[in-house]
Amino acid sequence: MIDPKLLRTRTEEVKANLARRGFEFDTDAYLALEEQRKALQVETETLQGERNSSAKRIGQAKAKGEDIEPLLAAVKTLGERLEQAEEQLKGVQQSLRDIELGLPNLLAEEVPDGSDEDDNVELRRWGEQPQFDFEVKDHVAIGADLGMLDFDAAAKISGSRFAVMRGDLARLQRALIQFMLDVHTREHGYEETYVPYLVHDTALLGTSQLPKFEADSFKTDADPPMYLIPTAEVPLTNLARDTLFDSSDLPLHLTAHTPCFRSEAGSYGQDTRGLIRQHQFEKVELVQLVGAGESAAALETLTGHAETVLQRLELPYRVVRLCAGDTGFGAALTYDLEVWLPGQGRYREISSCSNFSDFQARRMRARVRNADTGKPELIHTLNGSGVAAGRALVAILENYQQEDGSVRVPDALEPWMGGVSRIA
RNA sequence: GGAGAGAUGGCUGAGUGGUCGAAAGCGCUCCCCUGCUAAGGGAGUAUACGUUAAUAGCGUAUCGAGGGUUCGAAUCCCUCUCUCUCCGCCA
Repeated sequence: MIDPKLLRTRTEEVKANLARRGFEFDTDAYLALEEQRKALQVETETLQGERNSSAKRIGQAKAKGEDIEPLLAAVKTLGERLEQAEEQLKGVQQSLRDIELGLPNLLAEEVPDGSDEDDNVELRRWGEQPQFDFEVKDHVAIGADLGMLDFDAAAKISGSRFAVMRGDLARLQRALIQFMLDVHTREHGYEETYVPYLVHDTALLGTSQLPKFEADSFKTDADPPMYLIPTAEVPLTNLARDTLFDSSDLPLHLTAHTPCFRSEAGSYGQDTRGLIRQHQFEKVELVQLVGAGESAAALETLTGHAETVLQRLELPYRVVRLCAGDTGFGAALTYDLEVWLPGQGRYREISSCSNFSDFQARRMRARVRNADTGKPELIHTLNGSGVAAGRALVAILENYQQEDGSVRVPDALEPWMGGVSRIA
């Protein structure tokens, strides 16, 4: 959520900022509601005040043994009027909240203009794109030829957008996950965390997947409904929900490996081939909870942590700064890491690192006591993939493919591959 | 699944209808005392919203969540969520 005070006082600035995303903020409707709210709130609180003071008077009169009948008569109609005002106020507040929850985060200054991924700005490249003196295959063909990647089998069990992996390929994914967790915990100082994969709607509301993007997630019919997590960001970030941290508790650096479940509503026809866009995939997530002044720097280091993974795996990649139109709902600023995929001849997203500023913290009521003022203030939250295991697997298959159809295992994964240096 | 107990401020924990935003302790902040350390004395110390030039006043809300009774609810009633104890069941 955007700071309601900011929304109220600098409505036009907010509108202009959100317009950069292509989001149209109906300020007329908002301001009209806001005006109603103010009037109703003043009225309601005045009536409440009257009720409180007369109740107090009745109590005092009773204690002195005086006749309270006239006092009771005086407040007779008060309750009814109050009830009416409260009800109206509640309705208006609910409408306002619906509007506020539907507003995306304010973009950071450095977010470039643009409407889609073509307008993202490349910041840097790392690594050499491998040269092949044979015809390269994409990961689907490589995996199928190895007999280790089977989409037909998965379709039989669960339909499209699922995969079955076997043998050393399945092991390679596990090795990737272990490798990434170890890098982040041992070298980058993240705490390894195990979290639930099923969460309540309040958790998704906190990280802003709800209420706008319900269609993107898998919802169970449990009562109350449970949702399969679309990313470990949800349980990890929600650890801070309703928490008042001591300033010495922060920053918190958390990492977890989890499966991620996405219904991919509205992506029909996109990336239907292969592992790129699945209903279920594995990911190692990085989450940082920091003080308000530290999130900008934290985003740089967090992105660097994700980059380290690709560098160790010797996978060529580039870093792009997402443009206004491509930046996600809750993010103020996002860097994507895009890995080189020889099978597609282009860079594809493998990690997305975002600064959410206080947007999620406000929804979650995640606060820290300011060391100087002693006052609670909202924390800032950040997260990034460190990195998506399924897509890393794709990148390894395609970048490390050999002419004979085998795939060399990156040196960095050796400790977790049990002596297997080539998948054949 | 069955029976019972509980949920109060940063923390622990009193409080069964009116003067309770809430005792006390801990923690924290400031001051005093003390030649270090330890101890001691005093004062202060919730959040959000509204009003406002104001982080000054004043008002309103908040004692797990939602509803109800009442002139008045932390306190009584109902529903739900969570925690703990015991029993059963299953690993």
